Amino acid sequence: MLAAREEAIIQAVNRLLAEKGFDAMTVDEVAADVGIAKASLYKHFQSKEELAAAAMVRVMQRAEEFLAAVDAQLVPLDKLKVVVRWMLETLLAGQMPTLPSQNSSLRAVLLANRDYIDALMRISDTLGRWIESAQADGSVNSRLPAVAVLYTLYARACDPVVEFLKAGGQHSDAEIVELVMCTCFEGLNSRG
Amino acid sequence: MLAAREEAIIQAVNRLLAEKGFDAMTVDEVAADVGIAKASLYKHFQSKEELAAAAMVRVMQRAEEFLAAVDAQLVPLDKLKVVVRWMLETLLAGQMPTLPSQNSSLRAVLLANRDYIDALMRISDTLGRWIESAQADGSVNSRLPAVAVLYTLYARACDPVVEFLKAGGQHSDAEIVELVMCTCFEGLNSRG
DNA sequence: GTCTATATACGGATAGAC
DNA sequence: GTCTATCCGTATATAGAC
Repeated sequence: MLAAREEAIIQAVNRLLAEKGFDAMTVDEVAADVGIAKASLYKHFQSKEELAAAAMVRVMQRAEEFLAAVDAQLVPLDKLKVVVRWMLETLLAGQMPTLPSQNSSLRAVLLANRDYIDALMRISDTLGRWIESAQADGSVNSRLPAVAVLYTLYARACDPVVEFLKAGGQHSDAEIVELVMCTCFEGLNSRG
Repeated sequence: MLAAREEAIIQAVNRLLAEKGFDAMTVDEVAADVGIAKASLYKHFQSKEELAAAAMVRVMQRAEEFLAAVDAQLVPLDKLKVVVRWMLETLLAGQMPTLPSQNSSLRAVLLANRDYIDALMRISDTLGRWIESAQADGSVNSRLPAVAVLYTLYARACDPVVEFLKAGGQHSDAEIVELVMCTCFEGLNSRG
């Protein structure tokens, strides 16, 4: 079954991207992980970049599903918090693929991928509406440009603080999530 | 002059690390940037990893100099803010070297580098004292473990929000610094 | 210490049989 | 579509002359 095989490939790529990132991930590893020959991989995907792009599209799909399932009754701020918590938990579970931050061959492929770009824009639209609503109702600082808030939320998906705290071994995963949630929304300063 | 030559090498490495990161930086580029043959580089440094380590040691030295020059009259919170502002400005200036977040050959070399580790520990000690003082005087949230605060500050040195906002082109460097300072210390939530 | 030239390894991608 | 075997570019590192 072709679809099942490609699903297995994408899962392997997702896991390896989360574990070591795009540069360190090799196509040989992916093939070994799936249990097929490297040449067979190239019958399904044209390049390493498209392999990674497929995994990113899948993540975007999951993100959209998650957004759609967020309780509509929540106030906007709580919707945003639910999303960030999900990103942190995914990161802690070793299932959040990480891309090279700087420009690379992968960037060009992703920007050319309609599915990826469309999903990213729909997600950004949804989050953007929630952010503006939260600013309108006074729960999110309205002196921050909405786009700055959006990027700050997105950045939690690759926050190095998570792995540092996890490496320290002093905190459970749940505690790490709450600590990062706190620094993100409450900030480092004391309140009141 | 040997020292001057090595200084030029370290500066080139620092610039390239900041621009494209460790993986994408090639030794050929470093040699070309310095204007010497690649083989000559290897007379000064044993490997690409040691090349990067030397640049990181240099950055740590600069950080220590900066810490030592911070106005002792400032309250602890303001000392921390001055440091974060310096990190963000260095990042925006394209002079903050970025390392691979995951484990790599570079990590082993850095951990084995006494100068690097010692400087990192001295810096962490100083910042740790400021953090605890700031928590004691009520200016930093004392429900956060000091180490979580420390990591959150360190993470500003590679915050992707900075490059996203810069790529957006809607904000000056000074505005970007203030926006990230705000999200870091004030958080996304409204105050009061 | 600097150079040119080269050794060596690795990894992305392909050829061609089945 | 899957395999084995191979190509080939790139990048780290080194040899050896000067």
